[in-house]
Amino acid sequence: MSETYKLPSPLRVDPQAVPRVGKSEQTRALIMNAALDFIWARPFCELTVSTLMMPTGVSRSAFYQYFDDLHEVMNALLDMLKGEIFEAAAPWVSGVGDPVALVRDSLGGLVRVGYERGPLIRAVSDASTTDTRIENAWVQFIGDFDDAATARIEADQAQGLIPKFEARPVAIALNRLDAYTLIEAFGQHPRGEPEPVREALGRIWVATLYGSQWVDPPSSDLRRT
Amino acid sequence: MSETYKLPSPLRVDPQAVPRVGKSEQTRALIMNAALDFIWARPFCELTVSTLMMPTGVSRSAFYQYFDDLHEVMNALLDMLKGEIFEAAAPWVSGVGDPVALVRDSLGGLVRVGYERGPLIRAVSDASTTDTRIENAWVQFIGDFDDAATARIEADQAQGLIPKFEARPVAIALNRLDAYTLIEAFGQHPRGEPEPVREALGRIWVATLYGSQWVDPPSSDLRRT
DNA sequence: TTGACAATCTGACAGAGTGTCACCCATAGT
DNA sequence: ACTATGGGTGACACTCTGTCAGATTGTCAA
Repeated sequence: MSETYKLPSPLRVDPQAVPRVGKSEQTRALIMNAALDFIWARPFCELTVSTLMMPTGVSRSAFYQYFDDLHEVMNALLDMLKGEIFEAAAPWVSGVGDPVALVRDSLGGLVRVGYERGPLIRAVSDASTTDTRIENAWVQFIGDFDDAATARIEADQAQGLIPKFEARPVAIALNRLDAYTLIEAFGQHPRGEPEPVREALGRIWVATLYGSQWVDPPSSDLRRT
Repeated sequence: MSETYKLPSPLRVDPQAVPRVGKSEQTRALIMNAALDFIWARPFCELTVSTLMMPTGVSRSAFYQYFDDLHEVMNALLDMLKGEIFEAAAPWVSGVGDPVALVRDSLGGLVRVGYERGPLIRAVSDASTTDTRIENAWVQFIGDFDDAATARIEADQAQGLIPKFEARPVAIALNRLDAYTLIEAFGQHPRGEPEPVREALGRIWVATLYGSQWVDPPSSDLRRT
C-alpha cells in the first residue's frame, strides 16, 4: 500500500515562525528552504552559492551573512533531520517489550524517514566527504547511533536475548547497512520501493541479533542438517 | 595475528612495464602513482591538478594530455581495484562446497583488500559523489556485486540452503554493508583493526543467509522459547 | 647533415566559483 | 534633522580549471 509513504512536504522552515528577531531569521529560513528545494532535484555537488541565492531574490554576497559556506547550510539541515531520525529509531533504542517487534518498528520508521527525506540525507552524506566540519557532524550523528545500538545489544545480551559477541563492531556495521542502503534506494529520483527495503533490513537485523527463527513469523522450517 | 594483514605496497603501476609505446604510457603511470601516493595520505577532495603534478616534475597542463580531469584518474584506479576485489570475493560467488565456509572466505578476502586499499576505496567512493562518469562506474561496479550475490542467493535458495525471500534487496543491502563498513573502518588513517570487522560481517552474512545456528561454530544454544 | 614530422610539453589565458570589503540605504530613536 | 544600526550590494582578489598556440624534443628519410 503506497499511502503508508506519502510524498513529503520537504521539511520547511516557517518564515513566520520567528518574526520577533527581525528580518534576519526570515532570510536565513529563505536560504534553507531554497537549499531544500535544490537538493530535492539536483545533487549537492552541483549546488553553488549563486544558484542557491537566485530564487531567494537576495544577492549572492548576502549569503555570507548567514552561513560561512554551503557546507554549513547542510550542517543546519542535518540538525533538523536528527530529531526526526532519532524519533523514528526510538522504539528499539529505548522501548520495552518484544525486541523483535521493536526492531521492526524502528526499521519501519527509519525506512519511512529515509523515503521522505532521501535526497536530503544523500546530500548531507555527500557534503560530508568534502568538508571537515560537516564530516565531523555526520560522524558524530551516526556515532550516536552506534553508541545507542551497542548499548541495546549489550543490554539484550545481558538478558540472554542476544548471543554473546562483541557488540560494537556489529552495531557499527548494521548502522552503515541502514544508512547507505537508504541513501542508495531513496537518495535520488526515481526512488525505489520502500517495502522491499524494509523487509530486507528487517530480515538482516533480526537474523543477526535475535536469530533466524524469528525472521519469518509464519515460517516453514527450511533448515537442513 | 597481524601478519595476515601486511602493510600494503600501494598497488603501483610499473613504469617499465610498457616502454614499447613510448614515453606517453610512462608519464601516465607516473601520474597514477602520484595520485595513489596523495590519496594514501590525504582525502580526495583536497586533490588538485597542481598538487598532483608537482611531484611528477611535469607541468600542470601536461596532465590534460593523459586524463580529462581528476575524476578520470580515480576511474582508472578503480579499474585496477576491480580485479583484486572480485578475486577476493570469488569463493562464495562461484565456489563449491560448504557455503558458510565460502562466505567466510570471501569476507576474509574482502576485509584484507579493504584493509590494504582502504584509502583508495574511500577516494573512489568520495569521487563518485561529485562526477557523473565515475558515479556510473562505481554504481556499475557495486551493481555487478549485487548481481553476483543475488544469483548465488537464488541458487542456494533453489537447493534449500537459504530460506525463500526476495534475494535482490537483501543482496543489495549486504553489499552496502560490506562496502561502507570497510570504507568507514579502513578508509583513512589511523585504520581500525581488521579482525573485529571480519567477525562482524561474517556474523551478519551467515546469520542472514544460512541461519544463526551456523554463526558460532562451537555454539552454546542461546535460543529462548 | 639537414629538413620534416610527430610526439610531448609549456606558459599564458579565459572562465567559473569563492570569500571579503568598503560602501549604500532604510528605518527608528533621540 | 541627525545618526546609529541592521541589512544588503557591487566589485575585487584569489584559486582552480580546462584550452590553445607555440616551443622543444626525438626520429628518420633523403
